Amino acid sequence: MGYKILSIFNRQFQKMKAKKEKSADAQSTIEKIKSVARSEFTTNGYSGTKTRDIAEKAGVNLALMNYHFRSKENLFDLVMQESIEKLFSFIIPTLNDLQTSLEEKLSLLSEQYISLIIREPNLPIFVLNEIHHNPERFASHIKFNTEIMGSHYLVQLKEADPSGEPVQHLITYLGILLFPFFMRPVMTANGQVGNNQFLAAMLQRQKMAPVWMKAILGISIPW
Amino acid sequence: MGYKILSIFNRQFQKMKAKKEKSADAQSTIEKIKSVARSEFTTNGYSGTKTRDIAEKAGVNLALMNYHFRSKENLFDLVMQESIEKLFSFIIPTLNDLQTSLEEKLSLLSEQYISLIIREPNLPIFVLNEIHHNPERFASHIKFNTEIMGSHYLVQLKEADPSGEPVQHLITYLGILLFPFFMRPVMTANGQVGNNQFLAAMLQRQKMAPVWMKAILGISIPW
DNA sequence: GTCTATACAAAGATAGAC
DNA sequence: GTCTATCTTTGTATAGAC
Repeated sequence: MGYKILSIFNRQFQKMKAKKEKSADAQSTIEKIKSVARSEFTTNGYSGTKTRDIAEKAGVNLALMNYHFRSKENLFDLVMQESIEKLFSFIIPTLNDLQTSLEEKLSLLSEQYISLIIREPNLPIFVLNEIHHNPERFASHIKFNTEIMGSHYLVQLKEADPSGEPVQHLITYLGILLFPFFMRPVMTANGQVGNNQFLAAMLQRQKMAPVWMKAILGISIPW
Repeated sequence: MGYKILSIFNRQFQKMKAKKEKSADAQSTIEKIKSVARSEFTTNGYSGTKTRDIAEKAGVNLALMNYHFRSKENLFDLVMQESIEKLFSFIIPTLNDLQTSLEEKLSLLSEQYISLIIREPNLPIFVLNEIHHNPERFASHIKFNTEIMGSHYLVQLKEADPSGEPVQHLITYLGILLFPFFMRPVMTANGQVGNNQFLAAMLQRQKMAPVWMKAILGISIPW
């Protein structure tokens, strides 16, 4: 009998607690899961990550993850979504800034990109995996057509090299900035190139990339 | 009783068959599995591929696969190993040919690489996954130190741009050639860029890449 | 609305007969 | 070497407490 009363008390308490901390608690639980998930996914890859591990390390019940996120794949996509956002969308303002010259844009892109990826080295490869894993979702998220294909940057590339194809130059420059990070494991794995050495090279590249790109564009027009 | 006799007969028959076709059978079975596995893995990815599907399509028993290859992961690695070989080792003779000039090497690399990847579009992304998944295995396989870092190509890059870092140029050129294929799903997913359009762009790139690279190197020395 | 315990199904790995 | 049967792991779904 006392049990029932306790139960009612408890329920009242829970309600109060819920009302007060509802969003905060839910937030922290979900965020905790997402945080652990990101770490696990980026360390072990999709198939190398076990939902039970995520649940355990996040200190939540396994089924709770399936309550909040519908499936492992869904959780993965959600987490990677933010990485994609980081890797691509953050440059869009730079691309469309009408105030800066092409030369300034090249420098800005180099600085922003390489700094970002030095901070988060796993970003490129995992975004690539996600692109490969779910191209449609990726395409629907980033407005490649309008925000990039129609960017001020592209117009400026066309101006700089009217006989060339601006999209080619766009891809080339992204390759110059991003590709070394794809090759990083190849170079560092055998101990030939150390981590510090690699980072130093990337900082050097950060300075050289705009110069190289201008050389490519400069085939037609001198700077 | 008759069962036992049949069984003995059967065993004798199996032995004869085994003696006659042993190696040929084993070979063809293993190769068949690897062939199907490659197709499945490159189409559906690692986690999207089921061992039961591979076994079924190869016409072999599921457990037999685990007898020949120790695990799904092991099979994947074995298959991808050959792709890695294709993607990296095949350029090593070109890099170390003492007869060709740097300019010729740039053209050869562009032709060979882009042709190869047009034939096998999934190669770069899957090799990249494998690199990321198992860097040590990759590193032990390809002699990055001697065959690439010590290649004639690198010496020639240093000659062309003495003030620059030849390894940087090596990476840059690989990026120019390979990176577009990483971005392919991004560009084709939303229908903005068609497959034929992409291929046309890659053929254009095949011609332009050496020119661009010479522009980069030409900052110091005119051609 | 949030969480726990539990059941279930799919898929990878293994033991042992032949 | 090959196959059958079985075990284990792991992702997913459900019932029900609070």
